[in-house]
Amino acid sequence: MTENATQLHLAALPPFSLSAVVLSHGWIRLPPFGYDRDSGTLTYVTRLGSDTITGLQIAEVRDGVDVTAGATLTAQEQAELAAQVTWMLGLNQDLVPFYTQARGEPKLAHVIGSARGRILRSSTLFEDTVKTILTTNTSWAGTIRMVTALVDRYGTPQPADPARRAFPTPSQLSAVPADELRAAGLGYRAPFVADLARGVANGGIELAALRDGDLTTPEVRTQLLAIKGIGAYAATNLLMLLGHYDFVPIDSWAKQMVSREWHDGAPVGKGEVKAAFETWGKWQGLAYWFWAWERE
DNA sequence: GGTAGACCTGGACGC
DNA sequence: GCGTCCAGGTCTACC
Repeated sequence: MTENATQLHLAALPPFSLSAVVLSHGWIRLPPFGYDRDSGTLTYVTRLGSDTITGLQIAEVRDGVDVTAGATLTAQEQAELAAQVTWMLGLNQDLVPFYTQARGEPKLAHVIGSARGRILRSSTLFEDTVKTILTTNTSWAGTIRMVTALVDRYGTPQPADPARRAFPTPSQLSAVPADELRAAGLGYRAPFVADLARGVANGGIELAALRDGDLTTPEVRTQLLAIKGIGAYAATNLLMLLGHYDFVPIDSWAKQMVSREWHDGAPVGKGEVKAAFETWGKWQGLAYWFWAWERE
């Protein structure tokens, strides 16, 4: 980190564990995220509204996190960065009601002591939506390859370390023809990403309203499903990232786990997965996400 | 509302 | 090494 670095301290609602957020799902393996397990430091390359690109190092401290940005930031930029990191790590999320309900379930008792429950988010809903589209109908290795291609080809380099880049903006991706995205390895998903980028860039798709508005879960879900490339699974995955936990993201893995857990390995459908977690009400998404599955 | 087929890629498998 | 099959969600067309 350079001597021009900016440092922020951000408090988190307890209980909090940075490693629990970082390891909450596979997002940490997608650029521009990075994680040093030895030091427990989360890294990320972000873009501020002023078009400042800066690398971040985020470390856990006693009551939250310390954030070090590689660039010298104005007061306004520091406030924006604080809001970004608060969103990404869910620092202001109160999960005590979930923990209270989980206390009576042996398969979820582990979440309390380890402060699990927050789910790592990217700095923008656009980035998380693109990444979610790139998880569909492919392997996890395929998702990593596609996201890496987008960042490496179209992301803006970080001035202090040009090898690392921020995730491309809607404007940047909207300027890329779908055929080029297809050739970059996105396959048939290319037009979905291109349409999304164009829609967000020209204001036709208002992702900010889904994140910051006062919409109900069904209203947010309906708007997500209207985006090409977002189906039932992807919409529910995004609802989880948005803090709406009253749906379970049902994919092939979920069916496999529910089959093993409650149906002796017999094939199950969406109905069985849904029924398995309905009793968790507004927390069913988190209950599913952090359930201690019988893997084998 | 439900279903079938197409979309694209990588991995597993058989020859 | 090559060809074939399959898994992974979503879209569109059709019933």
